[in-house]
Amino acid sequence: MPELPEVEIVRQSLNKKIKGKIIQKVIVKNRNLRFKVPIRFEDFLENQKVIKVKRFSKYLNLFLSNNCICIIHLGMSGTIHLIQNKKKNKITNVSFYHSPILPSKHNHIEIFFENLKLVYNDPRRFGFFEIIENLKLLNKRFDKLGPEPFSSKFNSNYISSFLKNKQKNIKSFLLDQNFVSGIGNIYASEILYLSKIKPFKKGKYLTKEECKKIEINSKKILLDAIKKGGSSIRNFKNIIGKEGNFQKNFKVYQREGLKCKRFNCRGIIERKNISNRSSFFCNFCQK
DNA sequence: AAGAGGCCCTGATAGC
DNA sequence: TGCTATCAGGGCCTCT
Repeated sequence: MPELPEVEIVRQSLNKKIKGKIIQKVIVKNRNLRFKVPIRFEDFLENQKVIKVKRFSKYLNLFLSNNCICIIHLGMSGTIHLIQNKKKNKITNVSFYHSPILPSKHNHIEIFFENLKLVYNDPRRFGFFEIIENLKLLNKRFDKLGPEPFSSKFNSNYISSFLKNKQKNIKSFLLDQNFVSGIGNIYASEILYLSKIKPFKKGKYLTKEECKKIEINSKKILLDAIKKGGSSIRNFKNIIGKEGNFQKNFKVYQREGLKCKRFNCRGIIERKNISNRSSFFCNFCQK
């Protein structure tokens, strides 16, 4: 499902809804995710207060009152649903909760708050939950990841020195979380389009100016996507069921065969596989 | 070390 | 209708 902007939308609404609340009960219905849901996962969460919901890259971090951090990664198809309990003071019975949008076949985890239930659903099981026992270990957990696009560390000097002498194409680098973390397959194509760079151009051939464009446009596109509520393809909704709008701003993604949107460009959008992922680009204005 | 490719899963859709 | 093939917002692992 999500790249950084969609995860940020989920974070914002989660933080609004569950910050300060006590986790009353946790039910793991299916431990099989990308990694097995940890043993005693429930014990780490139950009776703890959610201090804050943060995010690094595509990882949600639930900070708990016992100093543990619960990491949630949504993989390709993970979704989080919040279901309000309409009736008050009756929260013991699971079946009491109901929502028409709630899938059930692939529900993996349920977390109960007072009058509120959080459900994690994930058909493809590429997502995962992790428990980190303190802040120091959390930093260690992420220390191999590259900077987020918003970080001042992600600047044109960093980009050009990283790409120096590299044979691999730029599209793959944008997806390489050790280079920059948070960009995924949609926004990589959009960033390269905006920067007028062909996705299969080798890292070592990018000019300093092109590196600068990647710096600027990565920040720009991701911020813009967050402002518009993320991209809603294949039914992405935020946790209260509202769709994002950024998919209307796609310039190349899923636009194979259509005309380039750039003013006066006569190019056609093409799709090519790069490292087994679809890449969309204008065959005329991206060099 | 860097890069290519496979793999983990289920579901939706297209084509025959 | 029922099959098969292809594709999907990710990331980890292995091999060369």
